[in-house]
Amino acid sequence: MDIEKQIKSQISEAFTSLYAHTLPEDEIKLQPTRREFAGSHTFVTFPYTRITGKNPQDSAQEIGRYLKDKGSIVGNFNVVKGFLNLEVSGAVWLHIFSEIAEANKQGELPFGYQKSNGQKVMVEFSSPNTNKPLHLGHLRNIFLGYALSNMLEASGYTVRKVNLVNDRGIHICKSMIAYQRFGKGETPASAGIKGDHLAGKYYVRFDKAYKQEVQEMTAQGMPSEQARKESPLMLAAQHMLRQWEQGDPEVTALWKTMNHWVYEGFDATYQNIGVSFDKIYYESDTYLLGKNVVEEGLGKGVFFQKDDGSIWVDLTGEGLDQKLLLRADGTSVYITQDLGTADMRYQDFPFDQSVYVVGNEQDYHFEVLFKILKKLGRPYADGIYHLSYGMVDLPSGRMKSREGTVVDADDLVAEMVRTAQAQTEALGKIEDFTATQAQELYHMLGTGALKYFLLRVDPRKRMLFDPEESVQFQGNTAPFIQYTYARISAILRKAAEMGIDISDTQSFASMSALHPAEQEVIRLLHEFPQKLSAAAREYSPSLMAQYAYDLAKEYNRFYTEVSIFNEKDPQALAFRVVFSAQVAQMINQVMRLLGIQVPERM
RNA sequence: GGUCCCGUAGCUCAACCGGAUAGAGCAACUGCCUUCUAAGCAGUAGGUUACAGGUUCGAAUCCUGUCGGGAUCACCA
Repeated sequence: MDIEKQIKSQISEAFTSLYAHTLPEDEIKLQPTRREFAGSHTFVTFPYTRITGKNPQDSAQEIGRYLKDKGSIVGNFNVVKGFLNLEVSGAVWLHIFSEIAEANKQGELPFGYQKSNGQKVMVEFSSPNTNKPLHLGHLRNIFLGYALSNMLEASGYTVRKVNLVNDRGIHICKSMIAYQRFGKGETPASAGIKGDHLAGKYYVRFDKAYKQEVQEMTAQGMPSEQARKESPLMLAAQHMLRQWEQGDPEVTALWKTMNHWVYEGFDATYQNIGVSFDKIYYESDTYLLGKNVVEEGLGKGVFFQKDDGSIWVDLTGEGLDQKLLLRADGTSVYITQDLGTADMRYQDFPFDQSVYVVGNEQDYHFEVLFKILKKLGRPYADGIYHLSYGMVDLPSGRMKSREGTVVDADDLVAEMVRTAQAQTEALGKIEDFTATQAQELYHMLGTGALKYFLLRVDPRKRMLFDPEESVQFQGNTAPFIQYTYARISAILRKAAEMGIDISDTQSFASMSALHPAEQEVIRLLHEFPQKLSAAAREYSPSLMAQYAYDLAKEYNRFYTEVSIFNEKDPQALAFRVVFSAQVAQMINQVMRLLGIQVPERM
């Protein structure tokens, strides 16, 4: 039963009956009633005064009366100015609740999840370079992509999570060169460093040595621009890139070895933060793709060739510029590759939608890419979406890898887990836990807090990462939501001891009164399907995060106001237990969509 | 300079594509632990929604302009 729909249908009826006017249901808008007024749904009458021929208040009165007298949903109503606040009767809320509980019990899918809609969606996220470890910016990317994938899956899509690893190019050669020069055969095992960090170490090493070279050369009178180009180290890196492209055995071997280290490091990080991919693409396999697409476009007259032989696309008609697609020497640029990769993905997994989770500094690039694909008449072009997320700033400003102001992902996670441990130990509630159990909990809380912190902000917006604040476990945070779950778990444990049957979800029909906070929570539960579909449609995990918080907050209100086990009426007692169990289940589901686990005790 | 994004409480973020007295959390202050977990709850204080116009019953939201911040406009990825 969908309350909104029913109310709308009755409002429509009211218009027909009272004003002889046809008002289609889908034109009617309801909004949640503000907390300070009684009611749950509000209908705004201002726009309809012309139809009703009365002022907003009187119209609201009339419609409200009609709904109360003629319908079965609205138990009461009140009018404030032109706002008609509708109070849905307690019996209806109970009925709704039973339906939700039944759905959770019987359905193969949890309440609010959609059956397969037969559509496929590919989500690309993470997409790291193999010359340095993952950092905070990647984490926002990864958590967004992972949560989004879960949400789409719950909405009925078949999802394929992919990761396109940038494993070749000049930046990789830089760490390789530095390793050759200064590495002395070091390995992750011998150095006791994760492979990705080891590669990163040599990337930094290169940059340091390179800067020194440039400085020395400029000191001898060479202009700095020339020095940067002619530095032996830079020349060596460029030379190595050519060797790599020609398949030089020695270079290839080193490249494989170092990349392997890096993958091991990445895998450890992915596992530690609880994310996974269905398929990993490597740029070394795809970087040559796209040239045939360029040929094709040239043949179709969509692209054009300049005198020097380079190939371009003219997007001035679309309000953009001309864009280079292939250099005069026939080599690719970034977008060439992406054109080819787009085709390849589609062949690999014929999707209805494809989402690229990529930072907003690449807005222009994706705008160009999508316009070109459209011009080429690719059938999938309309289904592609760039989930453009904002940068993560630090209190000190933007993260700059060259200035060493990046926040390393592994360090950050470790720090969060440590803080969780300190806080938990200070509270002293889990002294009977084994060391393993405790460690699991710290990890759950630490990573949960971090994920939630990064996910609760609108993805499109630039956000600030304040280490002090991210480490907070009070208020609008994952630990608060996890805590609510743990609280309910305690209730359920006790209820089980008392032999209360949670599976009976039907026998509450005759219950008289619902606590207002209970009603509020049921309303939230009832809204879940809409929230989920909206969040998936708008590619916005932050909506889901907000929902989880609202639910936990509202339940906590109920929790402090109502003492469950003081209830004398066995039916009412059972109801509160079942009610709590449903809330716990919903919290668990929503958090799982966000990629966050939830503890039984904390 | 062109294009795009952003500007909301001291700080971090909301506000359901135009609705009521702009809401949460943090920080500050006040209460509440012998009861199912106080990582909680209730309350006080904090706002000219950058600024100026416009559109209308009604604007943080839409339009115009100004100011401020950011991204991008590479034959880098």
